[in-house]
Amino acid sequence: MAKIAQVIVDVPTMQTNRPYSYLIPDSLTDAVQPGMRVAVPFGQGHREVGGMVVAVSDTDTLDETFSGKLKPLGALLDLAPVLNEELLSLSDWMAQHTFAFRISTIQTMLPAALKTKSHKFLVADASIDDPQLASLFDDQRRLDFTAASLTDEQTDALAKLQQRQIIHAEYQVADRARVKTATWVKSALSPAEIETARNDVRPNAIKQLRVLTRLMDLQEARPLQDVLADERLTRADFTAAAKKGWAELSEREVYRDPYADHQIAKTAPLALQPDQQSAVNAITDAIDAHDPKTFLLQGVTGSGKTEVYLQSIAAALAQHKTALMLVPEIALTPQMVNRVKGRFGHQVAVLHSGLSAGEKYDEWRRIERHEAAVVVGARSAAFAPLTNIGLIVMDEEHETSYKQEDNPRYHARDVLLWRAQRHHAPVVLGSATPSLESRARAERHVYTRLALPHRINQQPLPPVKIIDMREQLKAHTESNFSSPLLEALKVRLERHEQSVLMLNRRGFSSFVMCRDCGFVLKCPNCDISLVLHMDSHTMKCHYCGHEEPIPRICPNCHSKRISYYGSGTEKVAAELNSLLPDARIIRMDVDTTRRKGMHEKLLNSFGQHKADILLGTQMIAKGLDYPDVTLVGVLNADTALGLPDFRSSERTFQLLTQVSGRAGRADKPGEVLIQTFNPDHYAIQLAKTQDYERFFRVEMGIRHMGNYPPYFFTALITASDKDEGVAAKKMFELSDQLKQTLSPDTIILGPTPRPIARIKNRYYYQIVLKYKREPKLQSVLDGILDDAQREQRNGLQVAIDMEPQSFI
DNA sequence: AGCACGCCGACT
DNA sequence: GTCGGCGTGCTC
Repeated sequence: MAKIAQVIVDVPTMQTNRPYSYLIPDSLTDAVQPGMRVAVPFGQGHREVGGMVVAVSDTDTLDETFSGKLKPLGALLDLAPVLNEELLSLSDWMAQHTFAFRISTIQTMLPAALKTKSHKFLVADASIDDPQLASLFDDQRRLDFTAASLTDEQTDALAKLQQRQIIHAEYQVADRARVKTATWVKSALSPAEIETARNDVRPNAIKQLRVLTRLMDLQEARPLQDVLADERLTRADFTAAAKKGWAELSEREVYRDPYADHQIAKTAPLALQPDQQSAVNAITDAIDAHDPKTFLLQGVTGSGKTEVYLQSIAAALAQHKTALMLVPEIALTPQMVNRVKGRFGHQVAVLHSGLSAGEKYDEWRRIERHEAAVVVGARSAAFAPLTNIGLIVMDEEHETSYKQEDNPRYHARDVLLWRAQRHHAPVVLGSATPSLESRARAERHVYTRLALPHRINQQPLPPVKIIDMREQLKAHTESNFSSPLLEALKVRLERHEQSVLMLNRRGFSSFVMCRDCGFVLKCPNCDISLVLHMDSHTMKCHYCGHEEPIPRICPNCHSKRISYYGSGTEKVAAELNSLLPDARIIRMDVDTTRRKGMHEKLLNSFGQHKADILLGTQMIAKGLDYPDVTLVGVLNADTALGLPDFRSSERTFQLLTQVSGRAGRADKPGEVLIQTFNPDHYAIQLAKTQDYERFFRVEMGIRHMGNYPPYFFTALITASDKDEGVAAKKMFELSDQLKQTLSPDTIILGPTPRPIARIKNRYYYQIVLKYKREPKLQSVLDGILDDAQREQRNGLQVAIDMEPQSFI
């Protein structure tokens, strides 16, 4: 009986979002397993696409309604499964809960190098008359149709050639996975034979003699690179030796190690404080008991959360289990990585976006082959192919970057909780400022709360001063620096201490405004202000990439008094330079850290006290501990407060608390200055006293009044179209439909145009659902997406985001 | 997505 | 009469 493979094809649409059955050819009967990538014929013509085998059965039991003739599988792209059974079923669960296509969830689990690309080639069977067209084909008479950018005329002419059967189409499915190899060399001669060979070569053949001498030590194979490093020999000498039969050269697989040139000092476990010890004990007990419970480790900055993670991970390893630790991308600094690698050495694999596709692929393979038992990584590391997981850690669990912004819109925390159940492993969610959702669950004993209320060095938290910028504005010009902050900076300069300044935005200025008529330069495609970029001397749209020159004259009233409003790091750095000409400043933002390794380089030079002031955006708020930093300044605490988002207070509180923890960690006392236009706002007042618990109570009250999370679940439905009316009309239809089908307790907000209503010439409308219990929601929303698929041809797009992190 | 089929307008 | 426009439906 022929076997049948169930395949999810790489065609991300609603209609093809299900397994298709394929015959497994006899030659592959034993080879094909679930979790392997394949190439399959799909559709008319000889089109071939990539796919993932999700099941193998003896007969086609899964789809009995299909009466047509099954096609056989094309090529098998893997020799072993790249997704195990756990991850396959996780991909299914994720697809359902995030309303994403199954193939999209599968692809996000795989390293980019394993993502298949299907290429269409045109092959000439006869000679082509038109020399212009003929020149498109290479000497193999092939043309990569997918990669070539052809004009409409060329495409049309090629279609005609295909009709006349002068050319035909072929398809090829491939990935970018390349295994890196290194050449190894081994002597093919015994020492005695080498002696003989030495006597046979001409005495003045110095190179050959050297090679023979070297081969003496190469009875065991060694990397050629190492051999060449300490000799005046070249690769060519050894290739020649191999030709003579003296040496054997072989290619061996190597891993690209992004940390190869880092010296990492081995570190030993630190002594624990009593509260740390009881946290480790509780977690270790859960590991031993295979209890998949969730801990909320709530510890103030400097309370030693990381040490709790590390010793708990050690406990999992001692049970011969593996451990997974997620860290926000911006906190995944070399300091952090070194600390983990220093403790667990080569057993650690690191996954983050700074790695090249090849490096990621290699780290991924080390995990998959059980060569790494500890995985540290950012969001997507939640899918690390670890087996036998004993402990899962999520540091800074409140970070919004754990939720992916585009499809599949998953939250890494949900993925981790799912995997924990599967592995019967505990989860530790750690934060100084937990998300309200998690803290509320701890309140209801869904999570077990572990508190670390004391700083390790028994040091008090640095005093925080709030500076009312409204006062400054009355007295001064539009400076970004209040006199207390400027004064404090001068004092640090005199004392040769360091300061960290945080600015809540990027770019030079948020927008350009005319001081006479109030005209603001906006993007012609999107509804938002253009941002000034001094590096390119242009105005840029951060949404669609539109660029135009900086205006000198107001396009509206022709006034020359058009200038820059708001502050970006570049402008602040310039101002700082003129205020404190002697200060050495390092600017850190998206622009200065774009290049690989720059982040690390800038932080290193600040750590070596090569600068007095570190000026940066949010990215400096995390994980940097420098003993000489005694002043932390926040230039504009309230940029987020003005946003129409119910989480804006929470964000502001978290950010200010985080950044305040950066001051005065060692023997020198620190100080924090926060500049704000809303000095009385509770988020700012409570950040001043670092009173998370109080903030939690106040904020919970506000959430309760507004029927927001954690009291309600939320879902965001968005429709967009080139025509504003079409998008609006669709949303009113949906709103009616939802009112009829959902329970009366569910709150339906909208439809409203999105706060940024137009992006890339498309108009956006949204509906926000707030619900407590809505068993029909899954099927209702599935139905909505299903219906929308038909209209998608005309450009209307409908998207669903469960528990969105932002409503803007 | 991509490909073919099919049903209407403007041409040799 | 046919060529070709793009709306519609299907892909194991």
